[in-house]
Amino acid sequence: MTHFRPSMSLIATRLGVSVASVSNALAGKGRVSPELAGRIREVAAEVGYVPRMAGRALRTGRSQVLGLVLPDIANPLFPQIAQAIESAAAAAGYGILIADSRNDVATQTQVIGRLLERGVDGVAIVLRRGTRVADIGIPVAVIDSPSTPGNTVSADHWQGGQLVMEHLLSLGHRKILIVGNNPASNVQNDRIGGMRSCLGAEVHSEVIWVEKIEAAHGKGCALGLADYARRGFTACATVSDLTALRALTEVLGAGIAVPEAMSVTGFDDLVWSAVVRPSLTTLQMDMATIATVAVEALVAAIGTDSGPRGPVRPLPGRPDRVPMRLIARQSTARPDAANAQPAHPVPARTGPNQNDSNGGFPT
Amino acid sequence: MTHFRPSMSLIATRLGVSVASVSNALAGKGRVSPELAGRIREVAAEVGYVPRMAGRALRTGRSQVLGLVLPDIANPLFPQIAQAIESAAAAAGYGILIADSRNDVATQTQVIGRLLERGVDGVAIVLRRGTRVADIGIPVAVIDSPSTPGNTVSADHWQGGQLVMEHLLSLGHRKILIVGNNPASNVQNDRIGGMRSCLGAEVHSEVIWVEKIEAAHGKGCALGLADYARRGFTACATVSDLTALRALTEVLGAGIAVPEAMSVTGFDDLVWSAVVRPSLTTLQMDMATIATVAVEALVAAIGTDSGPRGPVRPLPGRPDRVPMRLIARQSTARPDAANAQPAHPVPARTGPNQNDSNGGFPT
DNA sequence: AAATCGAGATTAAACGTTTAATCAACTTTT
DNA sequence: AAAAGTTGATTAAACGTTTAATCTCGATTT
Repeated sequence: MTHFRPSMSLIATRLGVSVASVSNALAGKGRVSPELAGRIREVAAEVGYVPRMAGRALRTGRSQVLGLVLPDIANPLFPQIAQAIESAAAAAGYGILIADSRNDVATQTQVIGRLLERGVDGVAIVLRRGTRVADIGIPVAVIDSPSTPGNTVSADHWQGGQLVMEHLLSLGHRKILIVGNNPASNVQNDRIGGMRSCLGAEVHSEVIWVEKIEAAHGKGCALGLADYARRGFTACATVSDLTALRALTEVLGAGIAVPEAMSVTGFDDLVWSAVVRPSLTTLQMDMATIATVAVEALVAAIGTDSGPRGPVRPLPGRPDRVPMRLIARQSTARPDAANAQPAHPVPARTGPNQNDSNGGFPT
Repeated sequence: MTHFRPSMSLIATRLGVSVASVSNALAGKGRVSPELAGRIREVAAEVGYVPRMAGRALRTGRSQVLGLVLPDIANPLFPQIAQAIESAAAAAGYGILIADSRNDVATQTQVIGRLLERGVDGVAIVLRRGTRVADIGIPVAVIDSPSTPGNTVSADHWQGGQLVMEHLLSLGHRKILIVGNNPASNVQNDRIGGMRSCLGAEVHSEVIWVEKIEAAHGKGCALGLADYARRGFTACATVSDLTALRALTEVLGAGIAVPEAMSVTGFDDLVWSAVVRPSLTTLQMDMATIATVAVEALVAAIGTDSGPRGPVRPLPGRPDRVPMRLIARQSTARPDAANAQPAHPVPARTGPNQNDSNGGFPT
């Protein structure tokens, strides 16, 4: 039972009119009498007409498809981005073609080429670190960090850093460890920069980088956080939930109570943040807004025939950096000298976590 | 500087030949002399010709694009699937259009409709729990669980359950807690079924379900694992890394040493499994193979004009369930009575984790 | 009554590609 | 030497849509 897909001409012959009238009626353009338009819509619904994008694309030169190129699909941040972009694009009538640049500059240009062959009207790209996006003849929205040249829109990582640091300071922390991952990342440097911009003379802080420690002691080695705890550090502000998780488990395993003896914060509100125990205080990007700004900018550039064919700017009135939001959960609290090295309380069946917006992910 | 994209006719007029010859030469079909073909390819490269898919799609009725519909893009398992499918599809010359069904049956059919409008040649679908895929007139590859009717290919979750249980038994565990999440999931039931199929009379096991506990005590509540530890359970086999992570942090927070006093296992080898401390013993799906089987089956069905327009079967010789692989890391060990309730050792800067294949995810 | 206008429809071309059908010029077979 | 076959190329149609240009009436203006 082979599905026959009706075309405009089917509707046209059924009604004894021209395909042009059908096209005009369905598109609401041109001149077609209300009654005829009505009959056409009727028959269209009746036969289950659905426009063939291929024909439209060929004629108009627009595919109604955007490319989404990511440095590494396996990055745990990807789902958020993809979901937000897909949603924003769908709302604007666009589909999303994905491409994985596998953290490689060569493949990045190669996959962009494949997207172009497929005729995407524009591409949203999360930059591989240190890459510059070449001129590819169609609008490009870059999502990385405000300090990246050519960036279209991104989260305000600096402000996020400030937010988390203010949170820790207001809780009374005065010796704070900042844990970065890779010093070459614009995003991470922004976040740490924001954190440090809040520090007064009364607070002591140190910055350590995971990749440097790993270079010395091997991948997956301990970060030596117990030492910092002994030296009086009461908070550990990391630059990503993944690092926070690593820190959290290391600290817990060393018998240091979280958050009583050591507060831990992350970044990005990844899936597990709400699930671990204690649940993780972290910062959430407003991906919906970021994606909307990016997609709006793209479709605007696509719409204007002489718009920018290359990096694109947010529409007037739209931000190029969108504020992050602090999600305070269980892993941060006032530093409690009494509990500094506590016996281990048996966790009771406590109430629900704060801000638990995780949907209990099934497999 | 507006990018002009040359078409076949440009090449044709340049050489004073017909477009048909250009098409034939570039496609390697039809009859065209070797020298002319050579000159055509030469000019094509010279002007930077890249075929316009829209034209081809219109003529052939094939878009060279597959749809990938996921129940929830935000699921942490998605990156693996998307990456594998994208990769397999790209190798077969197909692009991937993504769609998010938001865990809703209505939206699922709706997004599938949008994919059809876009003219996808086939779709790979990760089923929303309990859904049946309707007849949509194009080949469909279903990726869920061997026990799902209509399933095309998936991991062998049952065998995975056996693998992890054999691992625990061979380490000497005899009181084992099995932690499921949602009893309605085919996947989870397969995994637990596999686990229990290995149990002899000499081993005691209990099964608990997170969602049931949460229904009683609220979201994010403790699972009461410390009690099980006190009752002599030495291993906790979960049905997903997310649950394992929850268990791990709860156990660590209760001052129970992992793996000395309690071994913990997960499923799926999600990103954080290698990062937490102790790193998580888990089971890895062979996504590359799964994706390859699915894509191969799809393109085969697309290729044959009278192939199945609906759920598709693996090609002859290809498996419909692909074995899982045990990734043994630090979170499992022999149950050690001496260390059952140990003092907390300060974690030294130990060497690298086993099987650490995590790429240090940046943000 | 002729010219103008406008609404409502049609014609026809165009987008870029593939492919069946055709044709012209040789080469081989009878 | 005519018939048949082969090779290398061209013609032309087709896919489904959009859109500029055109056409036909009937109504309004001169």
